[in-house]
Amino acid sequence: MKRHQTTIIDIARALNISKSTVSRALTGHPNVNAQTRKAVLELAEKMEYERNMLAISLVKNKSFTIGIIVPEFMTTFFPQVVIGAQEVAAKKGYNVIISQSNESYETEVANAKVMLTNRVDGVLVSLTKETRNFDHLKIFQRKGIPIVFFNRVCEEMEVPKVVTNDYDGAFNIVEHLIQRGKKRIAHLAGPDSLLISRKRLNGYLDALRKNNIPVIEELIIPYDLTLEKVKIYVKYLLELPDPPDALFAINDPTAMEAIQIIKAKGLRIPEDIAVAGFSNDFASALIEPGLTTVSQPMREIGKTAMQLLLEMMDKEVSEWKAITRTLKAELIIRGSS
Amino acid sequence: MKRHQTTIIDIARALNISKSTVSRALTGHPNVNAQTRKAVLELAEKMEYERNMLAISLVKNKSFTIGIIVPEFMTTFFPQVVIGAQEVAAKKGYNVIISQSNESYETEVANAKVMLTNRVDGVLVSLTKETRNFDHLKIFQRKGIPIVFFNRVCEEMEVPKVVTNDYDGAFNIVEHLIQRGKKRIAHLAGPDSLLISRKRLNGYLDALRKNNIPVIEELIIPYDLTLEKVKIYVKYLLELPDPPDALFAINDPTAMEAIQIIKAKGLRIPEDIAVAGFSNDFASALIEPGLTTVSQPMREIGKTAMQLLLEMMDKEVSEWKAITRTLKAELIIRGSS
DNA sequence: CTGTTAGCGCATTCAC
DNA sequence: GTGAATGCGCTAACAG
Repeated sequence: MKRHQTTIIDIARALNISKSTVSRALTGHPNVNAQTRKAVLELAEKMEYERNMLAISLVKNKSFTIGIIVPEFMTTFFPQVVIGAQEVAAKKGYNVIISQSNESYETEVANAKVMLTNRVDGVLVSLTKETRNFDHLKIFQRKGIPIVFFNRVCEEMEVPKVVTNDYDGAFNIVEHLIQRGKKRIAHLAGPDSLLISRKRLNGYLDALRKNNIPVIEELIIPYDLTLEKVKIYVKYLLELPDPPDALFAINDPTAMEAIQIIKAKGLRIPEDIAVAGFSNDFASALIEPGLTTVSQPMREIGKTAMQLLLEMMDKEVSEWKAITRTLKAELIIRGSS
Repeated sequence: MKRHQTTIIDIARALNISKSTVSRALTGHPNVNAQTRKAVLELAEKMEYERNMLAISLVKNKSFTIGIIVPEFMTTFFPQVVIGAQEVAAKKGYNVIISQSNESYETEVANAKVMLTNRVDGVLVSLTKETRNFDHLKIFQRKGIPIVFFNRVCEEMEVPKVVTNDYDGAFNIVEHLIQRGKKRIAHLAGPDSLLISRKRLNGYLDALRKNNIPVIEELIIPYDLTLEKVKIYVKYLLELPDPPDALFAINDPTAMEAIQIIKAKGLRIPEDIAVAGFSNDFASALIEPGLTTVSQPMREIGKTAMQLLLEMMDKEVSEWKAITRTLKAELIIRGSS
């Protein structure tokens, strides 16, 4: 059970010098005799000494760790964002501890607690679809731990946020469908709890209005992002007396699921019904027909969020600004429209 | 810069009792007066006290953290494995710190160092395609830190490993292609450095031999898993005087890339050339035609690996056994064959 | 350039 | 049941 661990004391004793000198040599402090330094470094190497970050963190009151809370890891989106974030963090010598809330509010709360007890120096979070209470996240603010939201942001907290231009993305893709001659455009929307759902819905609505296309309530279906349910909604839409000639889905997985169902029904895409998604998932280029979608700069989102976080950590709490960085969403037209 | 932090001392002072009593109350020690305990717990809640794991870890010489090193996060495979591992770890109160080596040996070494300095209680690792030297991982063994490999395992280290039955999977899928009447089956193989590459290659070879199909060297191409290069190899194969009538790719992304290229060439799948992959990526069911592949129990791999690791941590180093758990690979037949 | 001292927040002896 | 003392491994003043 007891683990071997070389400490500074060990090499201090072996070299018959003081611990502080060893410490200084190890941390690259200037005031150390070149020979002493060399001896220390060599012995440290030989003894496989590794600095104990736990101890360093304790005395420095800084863990060099950033927490990231994401709702899921199933789609390409969040893993990609995390990669971006990790890259930036690593460059600055920060570790990242990731936890996925699994779209559960309670798990999110638990994860936040873990981050707290682990004394992360900052957190990046993207909310659960269930989250409506934010006490567990406000604690970070209160404790002076910087927090940055990305993608699924919290409206009632005044902190930095990184989002894609959901409204524009939705607006453009719907207008594109209209230009393709589509008039009855359905929208499989996300849960109302998420701001991104509402933004995309608004983009959809405004595109219709601007082009004098009537908004038909029965063609707008908010759903909880549970892929299994897509079948129900798509069937409902297709069996309508006056079915839609296009479908704009809240995200790519939903759209791809819809494509499968539509194809199984024997309908042609895009002739009978066009389909559009959101995010430009890896698979959306592979599916047949290719999915028209809006690309989100996933890596970039992660990078930007982490950069904002790191910047906050260098500043006084009083200087923190609740800026929202909106990254561009780009229309990608493929065979499904 | 200085962060507010409620400590045991704070609540000890507020309640005018000793730190040890507070500590005992907080940790659920039996020898505490019920009222005192209640008072402590309430105040702790009110003051938003959170245990400082850094300090606890230091004194307990245990970080309650598991490190996971994966080569990449682009395909569905590793994120899924990580989810499984995380689930099991969380249930036992362990955190997980993830780092991706990005298929770079040097990054892997650096990541291992980070794990070491962060005093992880154990590590799960899946190797880089470049890794041929294992000193950075052997250190864990030497320091008595349990290590478990999964998927891309290290042959020369005697530690627990979790793998899929790559040989059987490859054998079965190739035999399936043969049953479909295919006789010139190409194999876009993985780098020779990876055991999985060799196992799958062997499965391929044995399936051919068992069915008296000649092994044609020019149809076997090992490559470095860089997707951009797939185009070169597939074109080469298709332009052969006697081109293959089937292609078995080392993994699904490669196979899907090949499908795109083959379709662009105007060839029919599977009539002109059948395609098969490995892993059952999310997208393989979506692509047209659906990709015939071998499913790996990704979540299960993560869970199993983490379980093995957790078990080791409860045992003396002398009791550690280098068992290899081989999970079943299941043939999934779709339209591409 | 080097050694000494103090203390980070906590669990854990050992006394009472 | 409670308190006082010790130390986990390390950095950061403070002296020389």
